[in-house]
Amino acid sequence: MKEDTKMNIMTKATKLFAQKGFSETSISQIAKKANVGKGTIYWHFDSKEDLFFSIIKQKGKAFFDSVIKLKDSNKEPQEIIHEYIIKRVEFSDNNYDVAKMLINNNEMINRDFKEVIEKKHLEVLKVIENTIQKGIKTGVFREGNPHEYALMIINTANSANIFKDHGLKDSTEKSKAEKIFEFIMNGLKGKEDRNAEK
Amino acid sequence: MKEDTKMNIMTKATKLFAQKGFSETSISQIAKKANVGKGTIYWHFDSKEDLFFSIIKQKGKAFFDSVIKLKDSNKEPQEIIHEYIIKRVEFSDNNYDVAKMLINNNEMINRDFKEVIEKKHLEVLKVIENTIQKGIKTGVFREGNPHEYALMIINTANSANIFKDHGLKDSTEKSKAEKIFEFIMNGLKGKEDRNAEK
Amino acid sequence: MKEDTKMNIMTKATKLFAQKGFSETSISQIAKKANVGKGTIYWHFDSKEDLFFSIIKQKGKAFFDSVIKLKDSNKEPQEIIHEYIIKRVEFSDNNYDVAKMLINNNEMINRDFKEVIEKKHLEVLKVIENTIQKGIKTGVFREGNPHEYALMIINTANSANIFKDHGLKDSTEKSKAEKIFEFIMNGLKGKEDRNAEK
Amino acid sequence: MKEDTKMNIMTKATKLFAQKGFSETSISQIAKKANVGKGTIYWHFDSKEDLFFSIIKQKGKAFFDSVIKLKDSNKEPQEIIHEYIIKRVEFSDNNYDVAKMLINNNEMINRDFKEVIEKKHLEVLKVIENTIQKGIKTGVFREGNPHEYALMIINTANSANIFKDHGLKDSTEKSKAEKIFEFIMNGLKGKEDRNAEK
DNA sequence: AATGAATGAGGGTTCATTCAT
DNA sequence: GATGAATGAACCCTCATTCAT
Repeated sequence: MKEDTKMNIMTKATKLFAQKGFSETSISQIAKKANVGKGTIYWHFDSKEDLFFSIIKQKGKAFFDSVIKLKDSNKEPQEIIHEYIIKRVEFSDNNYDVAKMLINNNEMINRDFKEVIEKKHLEVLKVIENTIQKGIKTGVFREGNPHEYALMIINTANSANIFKDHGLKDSTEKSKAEKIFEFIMNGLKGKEDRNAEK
Repeated sequence: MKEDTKMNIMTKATKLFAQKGFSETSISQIAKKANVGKGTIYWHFDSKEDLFFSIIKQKGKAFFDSVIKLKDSNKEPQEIIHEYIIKRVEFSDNNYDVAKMLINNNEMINRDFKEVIEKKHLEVLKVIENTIQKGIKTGVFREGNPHEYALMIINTANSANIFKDHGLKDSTEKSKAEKIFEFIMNGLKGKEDRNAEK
Repeated sequence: MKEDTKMNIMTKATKLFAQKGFSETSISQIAKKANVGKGTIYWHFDSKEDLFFSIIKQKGKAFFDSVIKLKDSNKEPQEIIHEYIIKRVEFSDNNYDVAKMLINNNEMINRDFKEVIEKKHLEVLKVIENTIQKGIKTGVFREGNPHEYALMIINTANSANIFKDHGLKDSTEKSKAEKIFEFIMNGLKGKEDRNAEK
Repeated sequence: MKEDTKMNIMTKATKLFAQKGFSETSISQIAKKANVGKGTIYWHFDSKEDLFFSIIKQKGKAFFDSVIKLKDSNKEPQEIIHEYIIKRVEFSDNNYDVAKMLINNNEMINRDFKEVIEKKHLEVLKVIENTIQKGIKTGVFREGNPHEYALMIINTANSANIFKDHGLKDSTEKSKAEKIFEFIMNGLKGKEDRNAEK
């Protein structure tokens, strides 16, 4: 089957790109790992960049779409943020390097591709932003600029990648996502201090 | 003057490494940007890697040391966290890509160098951790695992890099650091909700 | 045909290495002479060293093996020395520089390769040495240390390379090999003197 | 003293050229070994080649001149050949690589220099040739072509270089030169055989 | 569809040479 | 006389890409 070969190449390429980055991964290495000739890769993909982008598109689309779909749910704002965190952490767990690529705006990414990604990013941002706006209105979220909050949440959630490296083990009580969510919700400040604030 | 040439190379190299990453930046490009011959770079640095590491070491040391020095201050926990955020944001503002390099464990980084960086990271982590422990004791910080909190704060602060890209403009009222600090302290949850919690 | 390209490269490289030595011959020159791209050389050989060694191995093996095979012949000692000289002269005639490389211990030759060559050299030495020992026993060769004689014969024969440069033209009567053989056998001393010796 | 610096450079350069050859020895290495700046070498010598040739000229001249002087001696032919061998062996012992350079016609040697060397070579050849001619006339040397004999003797003596590598240790009785001389004089053939010849 | 030999632009690096000091 | 920072041509080698099979 045609798709088999293509998928095989993508799978193996993903592993290599994740391990060593785009530049340090060669077509030869991918070909060897995938047990195909170098020419075969060029039959399925226009270029090394095309292969790389195909992977990001494939893996990224699932994540982005699942997040964007949240806007159509009837869930409470807090629940939506919660689910976003879960999805974001899962994405980093399963596609560490793809996630990394999507966050950093590497120069090697060509313009056309960048636009596509940027659009998706903005859609996600909008979902979070709207959610926060709704939450502020209903009083479940603190007053403030929804756009700024959205960016901060996304950025905090983006740190899931690095989070992982620093070995925050999941205790039995709460998962990594749970901890991030709670931190985003409540911050560090103690109750004493909060009471004083009032 | 000798130092002038070396510094010039480092400055221009930093800009290029920041724009395109290590692999995608060539010695020729750096030489051209710095207006020196390719050989001149090799007079001042042993290799491309050496140049790269020299930059990270130079810029990174100042940041790390200034943060580690915080442990000797008599300031209140909240104030220390506050200063850390300020320093971290400044670091990202002034050395965007150096900061990025220090966060990501790129494969190409050699072992010896990695160890040095890791040690610095752990020192910083310890400073934050101890600060939080003290804060929890005095009730200014929420109960919880200081180590986990420290990691989350650092990771959140690490996101300052990405933060910047997404154009969170500094309004007149509060600087970027201020906003991150407040977010870390208070989280997103509204007061209504907090009262309910009690 | 694959072998054609590889052989072509080796042939042209041999000519260049012979003319200018290893260091002074560049891959670009070889590629140009062989009418192939630089990359093609690296498809067929791991490195410039590998190409160089491949040539020596290929050409050297034939010579060494043909000499070592002499030990299994039933020929008289004199005849074996005779044949060795012929083969040695032929080798220098046909592969002047390969022969030169095999004699000189160039510093750049790596250890593993040197060992292989050294072993072959010792095998040849042993063949000559045993032949001389037999000849001394039967009285056809002068008394003396067979090992030392063998070394001297080989070294004298090695001079076939330089011999050639100095233009000792082959007269009608005797070939170059014949003259070397006779010189090795009889030396320079006149008969008068020899009689006196007795 | 000026000469001191120049001589120091030449001495250290000789050692390095001998160890690693012309191409593999760099001006930097020589400068370091001689404890002078790279510029200093270029003050005393026009180029790397010039330094190399200066060394060969200096060391080679002494050898060539001492050999050529033999023609003015009143010694017997045998004695002259004997002294030539001694001088040749000494030259290889003391200036292994200089001797090697003088034998091989490396392409890197420029035309002008080659001519000078070639002339010296021919002068030496003439000395040996004339000596042999005289010896043949007086019957101490075998009949034959003096020119060819001269070349063979020189080439055999040239092998002193390689001779050395193969570790022909000097026994108490005879020095390396003595053995080469005897071999040149008498050859390998046994007395039995010689008697038969008569 | 698939292959892999061939290509050449470009990469990092070395080093003989120059020149201001 | 002496220095060493600076230079750039040339080196070895890699690798994305092509194309005949």
